Amino acid sequence: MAEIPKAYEPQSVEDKWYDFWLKQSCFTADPARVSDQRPAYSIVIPPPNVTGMLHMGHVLNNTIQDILARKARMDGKEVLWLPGTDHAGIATEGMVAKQIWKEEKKSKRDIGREEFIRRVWQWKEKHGGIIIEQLKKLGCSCDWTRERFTMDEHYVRCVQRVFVALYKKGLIYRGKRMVNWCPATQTALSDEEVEMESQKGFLYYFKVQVVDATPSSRAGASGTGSEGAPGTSCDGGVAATFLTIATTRPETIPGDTAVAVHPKDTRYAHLIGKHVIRPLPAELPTERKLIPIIGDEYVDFEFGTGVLKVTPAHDKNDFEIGQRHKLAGVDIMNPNGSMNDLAGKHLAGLDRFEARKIAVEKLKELGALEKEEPYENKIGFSQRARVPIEPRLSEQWFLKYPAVEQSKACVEQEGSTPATGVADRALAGSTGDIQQSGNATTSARARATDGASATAPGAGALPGKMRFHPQRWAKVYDHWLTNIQDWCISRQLWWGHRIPVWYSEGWKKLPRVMVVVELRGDELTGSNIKELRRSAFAFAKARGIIGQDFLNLDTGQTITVHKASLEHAFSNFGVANVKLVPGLPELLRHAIRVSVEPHVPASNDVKAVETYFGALHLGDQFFRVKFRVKVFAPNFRLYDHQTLLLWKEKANEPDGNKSPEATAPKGETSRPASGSRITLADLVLDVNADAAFTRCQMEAPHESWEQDPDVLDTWFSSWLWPFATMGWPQQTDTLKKFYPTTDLVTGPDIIFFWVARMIMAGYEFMGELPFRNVYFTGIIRDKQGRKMSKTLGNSPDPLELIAKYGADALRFGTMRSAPLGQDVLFDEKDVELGRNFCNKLWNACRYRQLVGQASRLSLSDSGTPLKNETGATPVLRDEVQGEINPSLLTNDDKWILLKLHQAIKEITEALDTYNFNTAVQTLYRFFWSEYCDWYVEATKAVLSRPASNASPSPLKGERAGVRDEQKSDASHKTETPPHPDPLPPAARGGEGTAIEQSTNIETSSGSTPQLFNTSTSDVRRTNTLAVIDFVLSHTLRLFHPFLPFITEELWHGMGYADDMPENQGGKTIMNAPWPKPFDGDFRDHYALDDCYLEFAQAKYDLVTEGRNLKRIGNIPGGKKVRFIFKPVNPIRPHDAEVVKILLNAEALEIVEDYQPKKGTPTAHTPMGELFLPLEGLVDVEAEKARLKKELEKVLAEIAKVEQKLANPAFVQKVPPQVLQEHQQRLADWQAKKQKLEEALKGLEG
RNA sequence: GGGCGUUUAGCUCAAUGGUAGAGCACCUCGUUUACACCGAGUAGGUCGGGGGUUCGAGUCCCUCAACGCCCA
Repeated sequence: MAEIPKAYEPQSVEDKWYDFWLKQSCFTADPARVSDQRPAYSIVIPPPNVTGMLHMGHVLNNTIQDILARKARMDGKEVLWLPGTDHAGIATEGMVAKQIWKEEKKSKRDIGREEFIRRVWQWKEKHGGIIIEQLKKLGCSCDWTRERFTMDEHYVRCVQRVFVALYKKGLIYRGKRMVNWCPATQTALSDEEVEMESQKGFLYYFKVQVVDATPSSRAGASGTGSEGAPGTSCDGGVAATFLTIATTRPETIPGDTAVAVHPKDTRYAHLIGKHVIRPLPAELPTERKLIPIIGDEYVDFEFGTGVLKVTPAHDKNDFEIGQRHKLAGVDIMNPNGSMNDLAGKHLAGLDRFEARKIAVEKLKELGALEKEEPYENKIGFSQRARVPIEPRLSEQWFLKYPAVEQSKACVEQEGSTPATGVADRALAGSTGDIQQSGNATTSARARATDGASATAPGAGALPGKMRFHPQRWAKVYDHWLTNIQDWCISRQLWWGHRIPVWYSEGWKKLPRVMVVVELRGDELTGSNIKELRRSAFAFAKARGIIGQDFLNLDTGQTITVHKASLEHAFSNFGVANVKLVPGLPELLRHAIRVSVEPHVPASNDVKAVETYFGALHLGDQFFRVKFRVKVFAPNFRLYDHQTLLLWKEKANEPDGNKSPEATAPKGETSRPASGSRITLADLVLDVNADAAFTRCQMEAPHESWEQDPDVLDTWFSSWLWPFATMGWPQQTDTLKKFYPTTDLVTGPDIIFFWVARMIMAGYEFMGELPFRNVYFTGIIRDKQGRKMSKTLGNSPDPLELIAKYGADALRFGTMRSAPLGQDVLFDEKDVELGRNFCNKLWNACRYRQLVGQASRLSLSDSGTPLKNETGATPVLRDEVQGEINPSLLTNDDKWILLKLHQAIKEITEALDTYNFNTAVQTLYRFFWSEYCDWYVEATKAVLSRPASNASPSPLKGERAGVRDEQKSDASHKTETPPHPDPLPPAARGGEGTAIEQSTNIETSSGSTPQLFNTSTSDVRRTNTLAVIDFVLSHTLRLFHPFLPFITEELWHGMGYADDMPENQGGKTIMNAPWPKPFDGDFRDHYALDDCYLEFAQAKYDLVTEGRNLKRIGNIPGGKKVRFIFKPVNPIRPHDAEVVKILLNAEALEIVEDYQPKKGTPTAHTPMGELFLPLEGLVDVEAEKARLKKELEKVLAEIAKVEQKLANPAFVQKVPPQVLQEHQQRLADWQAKKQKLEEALKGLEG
């Protein structure tokens, strides 16, 4: 028989199972499967940057999501974990640009926009999947069939649609405002992309001369006055008056347009209205500019000298002051952060920091610099480029956030509800029908709210509310929403969603706006089409339309209406064209040219064909109009009525032949009124987003027709992630069943960037919040508490860790050290611990197999053939023992079952409240400290001998217990063994009744006492194996969300999958039902009374004390020795055997009247006294010292309790239960004290 | 300046107002047939300081301090 590997080898297991899961479509969500019985559960992944590589933050974040997803599957939910990546504008563009520069020494401008974007896509196709593959290595159970990218074609349409919708609502506007300008990447950034950091610099004090406003008054002023008077001495009569100003940025002096003081500042208030001479630019003293002294409440008395230089173009606050006082802003910098000509010839061309030094020198030369002192202040840094941002006046697109109020209201604030997290979730479910069915489980109850899309909305579950975990983030969120600022959404980049707005040649000012032209129906009359035509022609002729030139406002060129084209229209086309005639001049004036193309087929006369768009309001209908103009010569353009196309909303393709009345849809909304102004983007998009965009882009390649060059902030696409990935705007099944999502797992650092915005988008476009729960992870730091960063090199590569320790180990280690709401201090030791744990799990299963095989060695049949269609390591396989016979359970068995019950309860509760590390720690404790350390050792009392030659166990093949532990009535069929092992009376403190008892189980040294006859022994062995199988099969399931690979391997390897229904664990442990705490029936059936916990615990305590005795007697741990036990109550042979094995004793003699020799190491326990008889080996003095020390401790405890009990107030006021507890405690300590004193006396005597 | 968080064993963290615990590290001992990726056992604490409420405070309140983060 092949050896089972002694150590778990993750490398040979993980890929195998991941492939298996993928091949079996285990991760694929199917909306059709969602039902009341099978609620939906969904998470969308926070899309990692497509340029990203897996780092520890991803490991933490995605492990948590995987745990949630896998747990939900085991809870019987239809799970969608939707993955994807983010195009990450700045990061990706920067990376590709860098690469191109490295390889070709070309900038992005060198290769051009189109080519550059092609390269980015190329890069994305080649490397963009790396992080996805890495997530697979981690074991993430994402539905890869639904992988999305924020630049997918469909996603692009969503972004455009959203832009247009918000624009139409008036929420998006273009404006000149202060923005955070990043000189490195030369783009605007939103406030959230700027980090404030401390910066060491200097505060420069310089003085300026105060003059009256008239230019003549500054004649001769040089700013070199020798008084150097600070502000306080400025009222010096006729002598020159100076103000001293403190600044950190002297290089911006050329951009100053005022100095400001607080109007209530008595030092300066009288100077308001006067002027000062600005010292820079300093080329020619006489040309220095006068700037006014203004009073503004913003100025801080305390800061510097109380005088503030105002640079409206380069400081946010100054800009606002400038607005209030109508000051001009002088932009003295270039986009790359260097100074421009307005800064003066000394500074022009210099980088801003270089310019600062020069500016200081210039001030020195002028004698204006008074002093400089070291100063530390916080300045904004570009999060991406790590350079100081430059506040800069710039024209950008802004968004006023939508749905702010709903977004604010939907997040539960701390204290806003009476219930805590646990109670709340449980409560929510309990109002539904789940409670009424007797089979309700904690798990199902607690999670009942999750399948929000599957249960009736608001079924008792706080409709429309979401909860943050930990909840304190709700406050941060609320605070931000309260002080919300408009969002600068444009970025001066190439990689991203290009702003869907087109401009004409003169676009630089405004997006193109056209007027909706109204056609009045009453201007043309006629009872039939013929009359109408006649009337229209007459109208046209009378108004001089025919042959006339019309100035087009868009191009500034004239368009001529040729008589032939009009006649043509009247004869060949329908009512629409006829009716158009009265409005034709207006239309020609306001239509916007969208393209200029060569005439097809080529014609000598016609040089080009221009396409125009227009908008018409006719009667109650709104129409889009497209027509062409033929260019014959620069000043001769003919309107071509034949090309007129006219269509309405929702019509895909215009049909000029149809009358508008004929196709007019009913009940249209949001139609612009006549005369209103709409943008071209608006007009075109509104028809049909997809078609219109394609057409627009195709038709707009020429010099006259340009799309806004900027792209949208990356977050402007990510905020749509929860629904745009599910097929919005179509109401897909996925969207219907899985939106809103259940949980979102992300870092608190993007609470504004992403979480808040997703909530707003959710309300704005779906009318519903995007998720029910948001779990905020901590930030991963190294063990010194530093943030992980590439530059520090303190960020381990998760893939290396996986290769070294296994993915399960990495997951386990990470989760174990990640408490709710706190940063994670990561140490590779944690992963090592995880690996050790996996190994322990592996070996615990190996033990089961080895003892199982030992049991079967003598069986005549060779057991079950080892089928292996799943590829699990076959050597692990032994026959699963399904049925547990209650009457054969030892107190150890009951102890571990009760411990398992407790663990299931605790772990389930921990997961329901997102306390992942509590869950892991509980698992660790249960499995290692309880199951392995005590129970497994105790089973050796039953299992450690080879089996007898008895016939195969009658229990063989009865395995129902593993599958359905709560209905194991089959066990009644089990024959009653001849020697039952009933409850220990000691556990209840009662006397022994019919117990089998031997007062001296020690027979011959070294041999195991014969406890049972052979057939009993085999029955008992089988029963113990059944308990082990029961516990292990439950434990594996509890571990599965955390350790997906090893649990799947063992699930199959141990054979637990075999008897489960296909969709309940038969195929994969992923779908095995999550263990439930045992119900009352189960506990009754197996007589699982808490007294067994106590009894077994007392037994184990006895063992611990006994082990101590060896130390006292200076016995090496490995040496086997003889113990003598003097029990308080009779002890059963099984328990004695367990104690013997746990003590690793040569023998355990039960002697009820044992009289120890002086100095015999003794343990006094509630179960009795345990002696280690030695021949003078003990160090009497050392033992005395030890006992004295212990006695001191006991005396201290007694004093503490006595003092409490002596307090009359305590006795009166304390709850009776607590009082009794204290009294009991006192009695216990006193008993211990007595034993210790006796022992000490024994040593003395 | 405002807000939030943290402070408990050497380290990382637990602890419904009722005997301060765990893991790791340290030290001692041990390769006994699941596991040395292991086992057994020691040792280690004025719960940041001060005040208050309470019969009783690591826990609740006030205050101070240090550190960290966010927003100005």
